[in-house]
Amino acid sequence: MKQGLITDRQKEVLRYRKQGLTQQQIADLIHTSKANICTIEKAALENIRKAKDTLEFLYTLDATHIYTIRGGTDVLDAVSNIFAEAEKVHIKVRYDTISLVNRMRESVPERIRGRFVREKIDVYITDEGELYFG
Amino acid sequence: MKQGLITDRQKEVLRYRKQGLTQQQIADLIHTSKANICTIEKAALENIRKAKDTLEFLYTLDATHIYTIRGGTDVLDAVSNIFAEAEKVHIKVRYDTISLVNRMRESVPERIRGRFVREKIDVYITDEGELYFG
DNA sequence: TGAAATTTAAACACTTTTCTTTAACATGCG
DNA sequence: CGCATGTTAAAGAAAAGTGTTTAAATTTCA
Repeated sequence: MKQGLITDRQKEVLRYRKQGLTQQQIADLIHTSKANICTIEKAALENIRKAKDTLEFLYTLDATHIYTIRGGTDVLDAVSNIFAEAEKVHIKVRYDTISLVNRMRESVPERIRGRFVREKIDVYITDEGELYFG
Repeated sequence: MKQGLITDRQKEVLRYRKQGLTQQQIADLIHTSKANICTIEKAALENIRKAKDTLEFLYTLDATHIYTIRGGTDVLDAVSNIFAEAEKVHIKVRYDTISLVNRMRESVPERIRGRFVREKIDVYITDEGELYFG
């Protein structure tokens, strides 16, 4: 109850991995199969991803405005629209076009292919001009 | 699977809460009891705590040295010992006594009472002189 | 003090996660 | 090729988490 997401077993594996041991070596050390080590390691990484995702969500709570980019939109158009949307409510976005495109690509890479948005993206806009994608 | 820790129900409650609604008001809105809203809200906050805890753990993975403070130790002695331990391995801790005490109190408040450490604290020391408590 | 707001506890059904085994598949390397 | 490394899939048992209700306790504050 008082712990984080990573189980003791997962911590054990991550520590050994950090030391450079192979999955087989760890399997021998803690008396189980290498397939099991693989599973545990992947579960650990998934938990870390979830933790990051969760804290990202906190930021979206601060958003006072939400704008949705439709699938199929050209990335540069999407960015223009975000600027326009923010301007409507007198918010100055803290990014220029280039860095905004970069942030989007980094934040939701699976939803952008080439120049186009594949799937809808919700843009959370805070009064401070900060942006989060979800 | 692709989501974070916070469930849709929990997000719903957190958003309404952020808007300033009472638990009773939310209960009426989504047709359930106020006790249930309380439970869901607390679960959400617990999940956020876990997420933070999880990412904190990542830092401990970078630690090359671990020093354990025993329960019953005077806080100032504990800090002296940490400095001494770091010095042994030629690491310069990035905090002075005062700020180190503050960090400890903030990081593991439940394990410090007044001037004394109630329960053992593991101190993770990185080569960069950064410290984490767990 | 009294009413509203919040918290806690216990119990239940349900879903998800975790760890595990076994067996097969993929990849890179000497 | 044979070998080491890592990944994937399926299946099962145990553990943990979620949303819910009902009822009681506690806190807050006008």
